[in-house]
Amino acid sequence: MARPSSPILSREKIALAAIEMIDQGDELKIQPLAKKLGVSLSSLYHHVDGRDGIVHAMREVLSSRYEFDAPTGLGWRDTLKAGVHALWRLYSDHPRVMIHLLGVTVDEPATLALYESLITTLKRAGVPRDELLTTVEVLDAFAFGAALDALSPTRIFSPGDSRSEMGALLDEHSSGSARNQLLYEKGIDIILTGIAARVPSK
Amino acid sequence: MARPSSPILSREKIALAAIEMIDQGDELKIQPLAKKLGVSLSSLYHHVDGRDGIVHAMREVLSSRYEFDAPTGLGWRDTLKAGVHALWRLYSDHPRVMIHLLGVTVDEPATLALYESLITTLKRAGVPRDELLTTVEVLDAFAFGAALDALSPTRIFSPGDSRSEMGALLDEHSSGSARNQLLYEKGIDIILTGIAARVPSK
DNA sequence: ACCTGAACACCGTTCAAGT
DNA sequence: ACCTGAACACCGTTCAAGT
Repeated sequence: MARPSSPILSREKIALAAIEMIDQGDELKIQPLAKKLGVSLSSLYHHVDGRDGIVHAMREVLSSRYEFDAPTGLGWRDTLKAGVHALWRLYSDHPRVMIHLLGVTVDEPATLALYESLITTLKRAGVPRDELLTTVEVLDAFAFGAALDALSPTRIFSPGDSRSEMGALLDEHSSGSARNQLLYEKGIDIILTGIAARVPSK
Repeated sequence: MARPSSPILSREKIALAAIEMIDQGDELKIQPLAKKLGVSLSSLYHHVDGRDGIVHAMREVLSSRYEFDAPTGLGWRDTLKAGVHALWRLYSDHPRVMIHLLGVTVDEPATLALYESLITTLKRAGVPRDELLTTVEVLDAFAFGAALDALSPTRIFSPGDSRSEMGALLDEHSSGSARNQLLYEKGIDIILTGIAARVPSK
């Protein structure tokens, strides 16, 4: 087979396969990626511009899959919570992919719309104009850090020493994705409470 | 030269050179690392167990260089702030290195002592026992996320469109490391306020 | 336009040789 | 114990050939 009647590959197919690979914990390698897609190595280069091209394709695919519809009729707290939750889903569904996207500039309309929505809601909450962007960055940094936390096997680790204070606490502590989910929920509650407390209450 | 009278290399020297390389934005590659150290490729393998060994050596070096002495005589808020700041310095001085350390389990005494100190302070603040660890994880996740934020060229980016709300805000926004520092300070204030507000006041 | 196989340059790791 | 050069396997990218 040389040129097939209809294309086997596409940017999106390549990106999705790459995302799947990385989510599994494998490195992003071209040879296994081609094998996974059932084509030869060099075929990929007709659709994406090498390794970097694949990274960009992953960004495009993900930002289109995580579009956000801001809910209406809710208070600012619940609206903000929904917005940050949309970011959190994107990050925590694909923490390993996010690492590859760290250097890539965000200019997808869908993602920008989400940030705009967060800003609008913070304005509604009464956050001063010159603190709006920084506050969004705080929310984003927390969601991102919380998502990456899931990659640490056990972030805090003391081997079986349950006589120490921390050892005892660890014994009672949740683990795995339950632990990670709890951390996110708790953090968002703390941050929203913090934002509310620093704003003139209505 | 075969065996020199005193060793040229050591785990620490290799780790420090690797950290410097990664901080500069380069990939961790063995060939340039050997060149930087003035030795041949294969010499490295007498001191560290390949690439993974270098990663572990970097962890060891960094956790010993960022020891934390808890201040005394301060209120819980300032004490907590100092502890998280120690974490933040470690993360934000070497954000790129941190990415490599994500999979590596933390068991260095210095780092564990820092976490213990945070727990003690939160207890003093009145945080319930079953929320202590999760709250530490929240602080850690934020510090980590804020540090990685520095790697994004411009996290939120809309090209020159200063008629839009976000465009106008961006024009007035700080940038570079000033922006990143501001985000950390703001986030810590919000989170500390949030923790204080959720605890029975004295 | 789109796929293939072969060729090329590069990088991590191992190993026998040397002191 | 500690450094070296050579050998080996692997991976990303390019390119001429095929439809």
